[in-house]
Amino acid sequence: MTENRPPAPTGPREAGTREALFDAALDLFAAKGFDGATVDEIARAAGANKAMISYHFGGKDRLHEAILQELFEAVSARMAEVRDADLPAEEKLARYIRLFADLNQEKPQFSTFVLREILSGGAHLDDRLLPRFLFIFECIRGIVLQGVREGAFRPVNPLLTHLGVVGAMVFFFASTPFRKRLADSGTIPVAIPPVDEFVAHLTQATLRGLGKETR
Amino acid sequence: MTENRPPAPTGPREAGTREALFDAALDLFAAKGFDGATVDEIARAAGANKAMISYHFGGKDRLHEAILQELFEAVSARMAEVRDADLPAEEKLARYIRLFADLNQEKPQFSTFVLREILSGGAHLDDRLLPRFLFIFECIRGIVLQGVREGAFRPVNPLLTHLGVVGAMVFFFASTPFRKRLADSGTIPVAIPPVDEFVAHLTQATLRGLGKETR
DNA sequence: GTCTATAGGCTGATAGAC
DNA sequence: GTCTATCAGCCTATAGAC
Repeated sequence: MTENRPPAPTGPREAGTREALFDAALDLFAAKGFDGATVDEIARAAGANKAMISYHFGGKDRLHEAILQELFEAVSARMAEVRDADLPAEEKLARYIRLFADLNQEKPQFSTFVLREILSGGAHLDDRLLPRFLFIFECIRGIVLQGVREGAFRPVNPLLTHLGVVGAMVFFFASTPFRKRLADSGTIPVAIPPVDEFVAHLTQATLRGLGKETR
Repeated sequence: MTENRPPAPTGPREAGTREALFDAALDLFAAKGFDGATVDEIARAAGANKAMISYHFGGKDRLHEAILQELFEAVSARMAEVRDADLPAEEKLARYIRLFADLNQEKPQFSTFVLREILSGGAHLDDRLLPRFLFIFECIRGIVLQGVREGAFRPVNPLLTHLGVVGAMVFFFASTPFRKRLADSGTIPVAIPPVDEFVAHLTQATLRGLGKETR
């Protein structure tokens, strides 16, 4: 995640700009999408000059790419850790759900940003990044297959399980701002459930659905 | 859904244009988002002139609004029907999931279009349309509460159940084009599961998760 | 590394002829 | 109802001064 940096930091040293642009872009791309967020806006939010986007990243497209890449880079290692741990499948699945929630709390734009890319059919997506998406699926797949092998789970289709679990989580996190708006302006009081409650619910529902009780 | 029409069809009669623009816009807004789809593109895809968008709808924004409104109008009645049927809660929930899948097969852009609006926090959304979103939640809520009352379901939080079930479905349908790309260009063969298989899986997983076996 | 100034393309809207 | 022509505004990118 550092190999994309400009030539070399020789000059006066004002390190923050690149990171500020990165963070502002992550926010705005998530909130408005690639086309909805303008470079003007991103630069302003970062407190930087818009010419700095071309200088540091090589343009709007490349900035978007860099974000996607770094997001996945930070995620993959932690997912593999859960998948490869020496634990029963049920515990792994619970940890996987917990990890996914943690990632979203650390970077609240995570699900939204990635989901937008999915909705666009990967339009802004380099082929080189496709394996990253597959990797997320591979993790759950490994866990489910282990559970089936151990007799802890029914012989379910790992892909369907993956789509159900990840879909539920991605939707939960990506819809939070919208549900806040609904809650605020609504006559019907829609509570905003705490993340932990949702994690507990989904974990329990999933494990029960796979054929084993939690308590 | 007809009250938004221009003055009156007095002239030469060439009915199709409005519908063609509507359909093309639904496609393109779903695929590229509000900002990503241009009026030029929409008009071209509809085989119409771009000035017709202003004429028939009053501009790009209003066209987008009109689509959202008509989409919900078509959906609400059918959802209420399931909710109000004289059936056990389990059967209602199964039918609800089935209905949601049917809606997506009739209009494959449905989930994607609505999800994009959710991701944007309802930015292009009139307050008048907010109740439509709440209505979808109310349907599942009613069904879950009935099931709990009847003792068929564990005393779960209806909102969490709603988020899990609807999230899984929306993600499944909205991610289909992306998964097709993954499947095509992937070294790892990711199958594209048939809709019916997913519906069966989610129904079973949900009902089991709620505390009752399916068969 | 940062900024200003500007180029050049594209966007959505509309006046007005048919 | 439809189309052509046209406009003003906004978009991204970059050359060049500091």
